[in-house]
Amino acid sequence: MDGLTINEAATTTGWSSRMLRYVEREGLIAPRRSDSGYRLYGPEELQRLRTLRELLADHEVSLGEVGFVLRLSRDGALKSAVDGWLAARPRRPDDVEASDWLRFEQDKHERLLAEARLITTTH
Amino acid sequence: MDGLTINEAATTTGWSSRMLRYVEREGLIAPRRSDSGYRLYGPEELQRLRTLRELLADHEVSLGEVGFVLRLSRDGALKSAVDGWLAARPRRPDDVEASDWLRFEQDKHERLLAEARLITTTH
DNA sequence: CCAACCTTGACACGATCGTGGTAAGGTTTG
DNA sequence: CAAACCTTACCACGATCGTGTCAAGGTTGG
Repeated sequence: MDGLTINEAATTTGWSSRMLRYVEREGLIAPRRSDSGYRLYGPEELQRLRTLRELLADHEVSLGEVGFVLRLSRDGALKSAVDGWLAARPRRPDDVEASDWLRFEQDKHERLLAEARLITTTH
Repeated sequence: MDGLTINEAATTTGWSSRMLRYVEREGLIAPRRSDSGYRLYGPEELQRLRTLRELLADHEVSLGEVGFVLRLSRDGALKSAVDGWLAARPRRPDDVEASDWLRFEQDKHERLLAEARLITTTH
């Protein structure tokens, strides 16, 4: 058996074995398995576990948040959706490609806005 | 007063006023304030609130996760740290683009199937 | 002036997260 | 074969998330 078993990996990386399984379920580090299903951590996984630990300690970041960025990097549609939403951040409409759509939406909602006033105004 | 107050904005966007304050504390949408401190939502904020709602509904994404990506986009050091960690990931699949992801999933399924056989075959 | 808004702050409560532990059972190895 | 590992699955428990509601007080507008 080449590769460390889970408790060995835990002691050399500073994680608990419980957390190594959690990290795996979070999609972050999945070591290969032996024929009988034992997790086998190679040098690469061990290194990544250490740097992951550093990452979480240095910045105020959670496992789940790193997992989410990983998910983004795999799901291109999701990434575009989120990035797209962020890209439309409040700024002045000098932006060429977005501006047409934005103007259209603004016009549309100017009317809705007026309607909303009528509806929500209680008198 | 130009712009909708919080309850008007709530009824036109589908959020509750409570959640609009929460969204604001999450750093996602901060409307400007009137002289007396009232939140005033303009067409742009209203539109963003609607698309945000869509984003959360369409994909399985939480407010906090979108907030984290926003935080990444503002904290370059954090973004490089996270991206850097992800970039060093073990490349089972030929990296990066979406079509490869499918292949990766198929490989993964095969692996899990093999494991399942090992586990459930009792001998 | 008063009703109907708005503000912040707090309490509440189920759901999920992060983490540990334990149980039931298979594997490895001295 | 027995000790010491490993596996998955479950219970637990404080912390945080998502959301509502209520209280105390300021603002607005007829």
